[in-house]
Amino acid sequence: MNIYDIAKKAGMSISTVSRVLNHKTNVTPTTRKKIEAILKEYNYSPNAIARGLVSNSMETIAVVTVDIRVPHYAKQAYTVEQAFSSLGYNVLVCNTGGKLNETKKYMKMLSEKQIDGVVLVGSVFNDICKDPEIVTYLKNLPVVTANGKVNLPLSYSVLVDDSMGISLAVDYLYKKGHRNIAYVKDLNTDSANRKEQGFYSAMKSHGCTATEENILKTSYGFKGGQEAANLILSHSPRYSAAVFGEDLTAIGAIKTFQKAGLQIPDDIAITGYNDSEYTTICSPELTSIDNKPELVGQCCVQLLVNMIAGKTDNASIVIQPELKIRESA
Amino acid sequence: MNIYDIAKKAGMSISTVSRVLNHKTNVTPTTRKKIEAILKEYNYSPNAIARGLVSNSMETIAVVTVDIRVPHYAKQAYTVEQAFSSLGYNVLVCNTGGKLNETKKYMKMLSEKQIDGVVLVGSVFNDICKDPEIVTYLKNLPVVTANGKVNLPLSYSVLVDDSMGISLAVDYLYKKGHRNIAYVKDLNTDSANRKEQGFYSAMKSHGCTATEENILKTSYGFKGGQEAANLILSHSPRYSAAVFGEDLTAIGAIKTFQKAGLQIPDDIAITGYNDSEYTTICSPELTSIDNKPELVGQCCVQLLVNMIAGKTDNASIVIQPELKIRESA
DNA sequence: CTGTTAGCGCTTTCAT
DNA sequence: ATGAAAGCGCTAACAG
Repeated sequence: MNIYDIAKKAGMSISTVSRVLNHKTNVTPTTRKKIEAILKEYNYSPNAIARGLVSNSMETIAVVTVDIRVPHYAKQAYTVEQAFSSLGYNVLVCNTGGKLNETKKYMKMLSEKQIDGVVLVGSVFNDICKDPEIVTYLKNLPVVTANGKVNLPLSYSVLVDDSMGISLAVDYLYKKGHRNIAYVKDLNTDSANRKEQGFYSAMKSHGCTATEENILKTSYGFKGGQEAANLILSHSPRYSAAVFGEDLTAIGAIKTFQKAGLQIPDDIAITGYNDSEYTTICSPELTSIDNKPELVGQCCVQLLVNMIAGKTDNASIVIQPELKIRESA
Repeated sequence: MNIYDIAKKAGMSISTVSRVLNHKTNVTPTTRKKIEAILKEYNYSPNAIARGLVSNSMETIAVVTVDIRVPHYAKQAYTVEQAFSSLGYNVLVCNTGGKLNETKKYMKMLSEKQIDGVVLVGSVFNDICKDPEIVTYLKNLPVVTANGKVNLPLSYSVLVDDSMGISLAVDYLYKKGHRNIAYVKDLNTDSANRKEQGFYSAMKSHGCTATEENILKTSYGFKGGQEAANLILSHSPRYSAAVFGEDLTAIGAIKTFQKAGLQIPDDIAITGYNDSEYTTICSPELTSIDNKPELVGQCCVQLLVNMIAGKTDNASIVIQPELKIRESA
C-alpha cells in the first residue's frame, strides 16, 4: 500500500494525497476529508525511506558511547533518547568499547545512513576523533561531545568540570582535617587527567604537598579499587583519606579496607565519583561527586537540536559538579 | 558526490560503479582497479537511504525496552547491539517506560522506517502488544521478545524460567533449614507472577504452608525493599528468610534490617534476583538468581537473524536460571 | 564485461 | 485547488 494506491482509491493524484499527508493548507476541506478517510481505512503509513531519499534525512541521530551497560553512560543515552524521540527522531546506540576501529566502523555506517547528528559520550573520543578517516565521516555532521572535546567543524561540547569535581572532594576532606590524601587514578582518558589535575591544584591551594607519590595508578573498576587499597595499606605513613575517580573503584577499595579491619571513615575516609546508585547500596554509603549526567544529556540535546536546525548561536557548555556527602567521608 | 559523479570521473557507467561497490564478480580487474581508485580519491560513500529505497531495508533493527538505565535491560540491549552491529546492522533503542502510548508512538515510527526487526525486552510487552494498533504495526515484522511472549504472526520468545528461578532460592533456603519464608513481590508483570507461582510451588513441594500471607506486596526498587522490611519486622512470628524478586528491593530490605539491628543472614536470610553488580557491592554480598541476560540477548539475536533471513526452523526458547550463593543466605 | 533504463515511494516545482 | 512530471541515489533486469 503506497501513495499511488491511496491516490487511486481516492480518485485523486498523488500530489494531493501527499499534501494531506503533510498537512499542507492548499487542499479543499472536502477532498481532505475524503482522502483522510481512505488513509484510515487502509491503515496507510508513509514509507520513511522514500521520504528520506527526498529530504536526505531519516530523522535519526546516534549516541556513540563506550558501553551502554555503564550506568553513567546509560543515563546520558537515556536522556538524549527521550528528548529526541519526543521530537520525532529515533536514536541509534553504538557501543564502541572505546576502540578506534570499532568507532571507525560505526562512523562509516552512520555517515552512509545520512544520520542527522551524533552525540559522542565520553572523553575517549577526544583522541579517537583525531583519526583522519573518522574526521572525513564527521566533518559535515553536527556533533556534540558529552564530557569531551573534539576538533571538528560542526562540533560543540558539554564538559563537566572534573577538575573542580575532585577539588570539591579535596576541599571537603581538608576541612575535615585530612592532610595526607591519596588520589586513585584508574583510567588515562582526558577526563581522568583533568581529575588528577584538580587533585594537585586543590592540594596546593591548601598548602599540602602532593607529589607523584600521592597518585595511585590502578586498573578500572572494582578490581582496580582492591589493588589501590592494597597499595594504600602497604604505604607508610598511611594516607588518612583517599579520593577516587570512580565510585566502583572506591567501593572495591572500601571492601578491601574493611576486610583488613579498617573502619571507614574513621581509619580512612573515602570519596567516589559519579554519584551512582552504587553510593547508597554499599556500606558505609559513599560520599561522591555528582557530575550531572542527565543535565549533560539535556545540554547535548539542546546544542544538537540547534545545530540541526542550522542555528549558529551555540557555544560549548561547562557544567559544575556537586559534592554529595554521605557516610564514607 | 554520488554514483553518477563517480561514473563520470571514471568514464564508466553507474552500473559498473555499482558493481564494484557491491563486489560483484562480472567486472574486469582493470576497470575495477580504476573505479576503486576514483572511489578512494573522492572518498565516496554510498547513500544508504537510496539503497534502502531499493532493498526496502535500512539494515536497522530496534531494541524496545522499558528503560535502558536499568542494568538488566542495558545488558540485553548491549548484547543485541553488539551482535547486530557485527552483522552490519545498526540498532535503535526505544525507552517506552512500559507505557502503552509511548510504545505505540515508537512502533509507528519504526514501521514507517521499514525496520528489519524488533527485540522487545521485558514481559511488560505481553500486555502492551495486545493493542490492535500495535498489532497492525508489528504484524509483518520479525519480532523476538526477551522474557515475554506476545501473540504476533512473526514472533518468537526467549523466556527465562522465572518460576524455577524462585524455586531455586526456596529450595536452597529449605535445605538450610528455613521453613517460614516470605516472598516479596514488587511488580505485577507476567514475569513477577511467574516468580510468585514458583514460590508457591516450591514451598508446596517441601510441604511448607505458603498462603497469601507469605506474599508481601510492595513498590518497586530500593524503597519497596524498605517497606517490605518494615512489614516483615512487624510480623510475628518473624520469617526466618525472605525471597525477593529484585536485587535492589532485597538490598533496600537488608539496609532496613541492619538499621533495626538484625544480622544477615543469621537473623533473617535474604535472596535477590537478577544477579546484578549490586550483589557484590552491598554488605553482606547478596545471594541471587542469575537470569542470564547476556544469554537471553544472544538467543534473541539468533532467532531474529533467522527470521530476517526467512528461515522457518525457529522455536521459542526457555533458559534456566542459576542460583548464585553469596553471604546473605 | 559494460551500458541503458526502469523503477523503489515520496516531495516538490510548475502548470492548469 | 489539483495534477503531471521531474528527481532524490541507488539496484537490477535487460541488451548488447
